[in-house]
Amino acid sequence: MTLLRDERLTAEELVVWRMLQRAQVRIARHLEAELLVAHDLPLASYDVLSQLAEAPERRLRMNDLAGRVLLSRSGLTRLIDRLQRDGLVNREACESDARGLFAVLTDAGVARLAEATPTYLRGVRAHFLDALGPDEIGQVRELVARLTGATGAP
Amino acid sequence: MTLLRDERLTAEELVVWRMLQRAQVRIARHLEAELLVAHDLPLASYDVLSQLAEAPERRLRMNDLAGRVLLSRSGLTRLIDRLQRDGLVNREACESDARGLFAVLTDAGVARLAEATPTYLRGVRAHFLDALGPDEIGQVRELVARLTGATGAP
DNA sequence: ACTGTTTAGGTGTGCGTGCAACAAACTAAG
DNA sequence: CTTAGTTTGTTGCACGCACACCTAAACAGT
Repeated sequence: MTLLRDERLTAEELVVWRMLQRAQVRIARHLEAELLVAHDLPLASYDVLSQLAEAPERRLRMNDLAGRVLLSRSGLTRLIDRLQRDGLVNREACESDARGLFAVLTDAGVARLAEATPTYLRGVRAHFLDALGPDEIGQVRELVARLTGATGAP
Repeated sequence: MTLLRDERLTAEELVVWRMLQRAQVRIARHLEAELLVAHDLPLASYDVLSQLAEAPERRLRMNDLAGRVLLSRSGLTRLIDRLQRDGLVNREACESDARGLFAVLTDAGVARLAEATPTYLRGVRAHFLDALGPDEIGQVRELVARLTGATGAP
């Protein structure tokens, strides 16, 4: 009977997981669509730009950056290629390690990020946060902290 | 000063959103990897199979199915192509509407789903639920219900 | 120094997806 | 019945990603 209870519990939890997954995908799509029409900037690019903006000296090693934006190294290579082509990011060599490269946010990149950020924040607020009470945000963050701690790095 | 508080709140909320996003992506990847190595079944395929299994008569119109698995119609067309090639799903015409097609789960599809489901459930449990207390699951579900209600269909 | 191992980043290739355009079938108005 | 408009599913195309492999540089032990 504990077996039965466990299975019923699993079915219940399963629904939660699926809902969360669907909600996440939907929100991300709304966000990407809005960023795309308003600033011609994919969500992944926005992520990279904002990660760089928060980093010291606006620069990050390719590998570190790939980890932060949850992208494969090869995927990041191409993404940085595009951003560099658009003048938003530059590659700069690392002095202490000749095989290292920094992705550096350019002034144009800063400007573009600043331009897109209101859209991004408005989107997050509209699609995600306005559905939550302020206290629930704390709960979610705590919850997610456990998630990230429990899963570890892939 | 209210302005200041709002901005700080936004920064706080932003962190939550990002963490949730990252956690979601990571968990989905773990799940997909496990399904792939154990049953050679991508996560999207598993989603389709389980949606069909839950549907009456194990069949769903392409359009409906596309909506449920959060895929574009064209994307679903190709995915069903693959599943049909593997014998897990069949296409059947709709009598009342000659331009409609049903995706129908085959017996092999049922078997494959049954085979993969333990892996899936174990994965969800390991990566998602074990990090949560049982009461938090209720909170999350309630929360996600608001999210899906607030965003509506894309 | 010298050879084997590890790490950083980039390239070739294949896969899966969405968008736009399309053909077929339903629907509605005349 | 005819014609215009809508809906359903598929196809051409391009894009973005990951995997496997490759080169160059750093590091380790002898």
